[in-house]
Amino acid sequence: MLPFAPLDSAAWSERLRETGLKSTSGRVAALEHLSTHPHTTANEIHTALTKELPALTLQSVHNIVQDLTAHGIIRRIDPLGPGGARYETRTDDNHHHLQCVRCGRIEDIDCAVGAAPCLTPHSTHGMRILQADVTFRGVCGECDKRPQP
Amino acid sequence: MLPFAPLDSAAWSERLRETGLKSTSGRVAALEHLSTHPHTTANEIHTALTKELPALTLQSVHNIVQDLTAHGIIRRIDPLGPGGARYETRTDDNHHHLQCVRCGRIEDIDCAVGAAPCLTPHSTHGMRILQADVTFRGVCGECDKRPQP
DNA sequence: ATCTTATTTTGAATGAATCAAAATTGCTGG
DNA sequence: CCAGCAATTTTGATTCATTCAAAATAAGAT
Ligand SMILES: [Mn+2]
Ligand SMILES: [Mn+2]
Ligand SMILES: [Zn+2]
Ligand SMILES: [Zn+2]
Repeated sequence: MLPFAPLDSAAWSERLRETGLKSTSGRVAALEHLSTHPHTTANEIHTALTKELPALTLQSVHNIVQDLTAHGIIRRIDPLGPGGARYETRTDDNHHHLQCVRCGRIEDIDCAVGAAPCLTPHSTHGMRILQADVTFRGVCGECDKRPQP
Repeated sequence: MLPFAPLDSAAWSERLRETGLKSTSGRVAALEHLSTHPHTTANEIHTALTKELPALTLQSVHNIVQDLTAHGIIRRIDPLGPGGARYETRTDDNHHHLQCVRCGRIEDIDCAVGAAPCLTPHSTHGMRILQADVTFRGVCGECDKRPQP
């Protein structure tokens, strides 16, 4: 089985139930969308799902991503800039992100270590270190061609 | 001269003028407060400065930190959790942060390299890398003693 | 099929940040 | 020192993502 291969709706349903959550159309659709469109906002999920689930509320999408994040099924990231939090199904591999400072585009960066914490600070200030969040910032090819505003 | 020694108000005034900004009481007071109280929010700055500058508006503090950030005199960080953005006068040394996941406390972590980017990603996705933001997460001594909620 | 409880919906509120126009202040050059 | 301009602050309002709470609904167990 390929790592991070998108699951079908039946597999997501099962995943929800074994986590102790009910399998609902909104949750399954959100998970399917997230697994094929990583780094999506609650708003974007809602817009995308409106076609197949016209009754699904933005508020519900917020509930869904919050619940799924709390149960470790998805992961929340908080990029700089506008648009709010983003979510992804790729969890537990401690991967990092690379964000374009011009257009905000986000790419995945594999972690050389693969488990948290993949870096250790010089001094810990008496804290027990759990993980190291790394976000690379740069300028993507597209934006580098384009003249600066 | 010690690194990051807090400047007095005259020195901050000069710093503002050589950057091409006007020296105002609000800006100088904000800089003095930030240099002695790093990682402070706009709200916290406003509350602290209300004693000596009762006329200073929260809106003005927002303008101030935005202008100073844009001119590189202070640096903005966006920690997870509630409270909004935080600011600090310690710029240009590429230092990192360590945040307690329970209480939100933030500590500075010196960068072994000292200049950006201090890490290089495995693959760059065609992006020109400018910097690597590293935030360590952990549990501080205080919170580790306390029983979990 | 019914019941229980989790989930979604509905409706409202929060908090941080930003926008725009008017009032004020810092600075410059006379 | 003073006038005048432009930068800054104030005033007042608005945006946006997110959260809260109560009522309605739907999933899954018996
Ligand atoms: Mn990712
Ligand atoms: Mn710092
Ligand atoms: Zn870009
Ligand atoms: Zn703590």
